[in-house]
Amino acid sequence: MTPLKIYDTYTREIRPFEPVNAPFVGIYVCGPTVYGHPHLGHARGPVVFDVLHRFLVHKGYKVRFVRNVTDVGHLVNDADEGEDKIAKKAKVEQLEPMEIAQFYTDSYHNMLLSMNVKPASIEPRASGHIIEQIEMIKTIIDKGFAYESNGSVYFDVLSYSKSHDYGKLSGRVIEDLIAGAGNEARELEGQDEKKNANDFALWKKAGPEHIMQWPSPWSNGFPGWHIECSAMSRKYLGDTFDIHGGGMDLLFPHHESEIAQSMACTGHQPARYWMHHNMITVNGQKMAKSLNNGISIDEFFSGNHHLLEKAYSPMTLKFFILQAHYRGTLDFSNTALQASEKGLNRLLTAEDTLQSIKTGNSSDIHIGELAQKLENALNEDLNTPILIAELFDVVTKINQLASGQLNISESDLSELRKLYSTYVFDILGLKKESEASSEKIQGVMQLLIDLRQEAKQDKNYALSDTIRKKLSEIGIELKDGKEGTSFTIN
RNA sequence: GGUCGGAUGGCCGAGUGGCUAGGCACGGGUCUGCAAAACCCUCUACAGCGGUUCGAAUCCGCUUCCGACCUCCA
Repeated sequence: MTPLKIYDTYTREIRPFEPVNAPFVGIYVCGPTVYGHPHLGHARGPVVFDVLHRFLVHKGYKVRFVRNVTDVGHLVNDADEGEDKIAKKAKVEQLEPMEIAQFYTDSYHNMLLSMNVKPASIEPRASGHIIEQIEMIKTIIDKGFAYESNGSVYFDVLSYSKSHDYGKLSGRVIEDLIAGAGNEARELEGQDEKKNANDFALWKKAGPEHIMQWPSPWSNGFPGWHIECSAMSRKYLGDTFDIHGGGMDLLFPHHESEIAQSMACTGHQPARYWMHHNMITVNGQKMAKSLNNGISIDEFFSGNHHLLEKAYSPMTLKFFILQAHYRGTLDFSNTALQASEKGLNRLLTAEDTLQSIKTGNSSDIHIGELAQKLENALNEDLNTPILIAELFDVVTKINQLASGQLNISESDLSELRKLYSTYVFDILGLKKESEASSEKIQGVMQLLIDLRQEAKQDKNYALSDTIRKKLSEIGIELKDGKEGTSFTIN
């Protein structure tokens, strides 16, 4: 098998993937902050890293895939004085904070489930790892890279940058950060407690209004923005693991800070490869809560949003995401979505066609060559659009086989079926969405189809067309083919 | 203001210094009582201006436009 190559944001180059300890692979992906329903943008990361996950498994690696849930720790810095994001919402809705977290975690899981994303091996919650975070903070203080101030603990960026390269991942220069150009009038809470404006919180002392707080050596409070990922990735994957993933918007300060924390604590780079997927945009702009241009997943699947011409299925969204390379921005539009919908249908129809091909003695299909092409596509930094293009070429071949323009042997056909479903279902993780029709429905439909057939034979087209039309109105499409009539339920 | 990235045919989106993905739409066709679906064929683009080169959409420079990050963010 030819090796996978991936683009590493840290070194800004494409490198062959070499696990620390093959065949084991450790992946950590930053999950959501569960304070709202997931929107379209939230779907991209899970889909991209799911393909990575599945492809590595396909290549024979034993993967431990960790995706966290952030249920504490992210500060709000608008309006009030840095309340915990989740605690703030809880007050508004008069609910327990953990109730909120659970509610939106479930919502997130529903999205993953509907999009056929494999569950993570471990899904740690920040609130369940307060002790690990405190321990890590202690070590960082001991090593002289953090200091306590008025019950809070801050990471000492200046001190750290004397011996380490703070800013390398995100391409930032420490001097520029200190100069803080363009960052005027940004009043973060406790700014005066810091030695330097760029120092970030490892632990924050909580006021009495904070519902989520824990005891620590420094104060009753809560962990800072970035420490959870460092603590949890270390706990489950070790000081240095293979791949750390997330959205590009997390590059700075989140991932930059993670590196600093881990280096300060363990002396090791936390991850060998940093993978960042790009954003989904609407009219060229990032979909973000603050821009108010978000389409929630529920709205997307129900079509209930002014930007949507219709409802789109989870697989349509997945295919739409997969048709673009993960490092490029992906612009939302109805026409693009509808193109994906049809393309996906073509891909899945071919899988059916594949089941009814007649075999011969000769074979025009070179399975080995084909398999290599498909694998090579993903080997090149997970190039799913190329893979999909190759698969469409296979679709054309499948159709030619079905129409007798090409021949295939029994064994090659069996191989082709396996290969096709491996890539479409196992690696891309697509699935057929047509409702699993019960036997009773099947029976009723067959009855209608037979009755309509009789009408057609009697040249009673008015009746046969009425049957077709009425069924269409309730979302059942009849398709008259050579082999008889079939139906689909929308 | 700083840093980084991008401009590809009607739309979405790959990609390589020469052999010019793929999907969708459009157009034509097969099939059909008619449709729909499905299938086949067709459509040749790389922001502008310079430069390097035998040859550039692909490398370099400039210009214009767009975006991301610098603040919670997938």
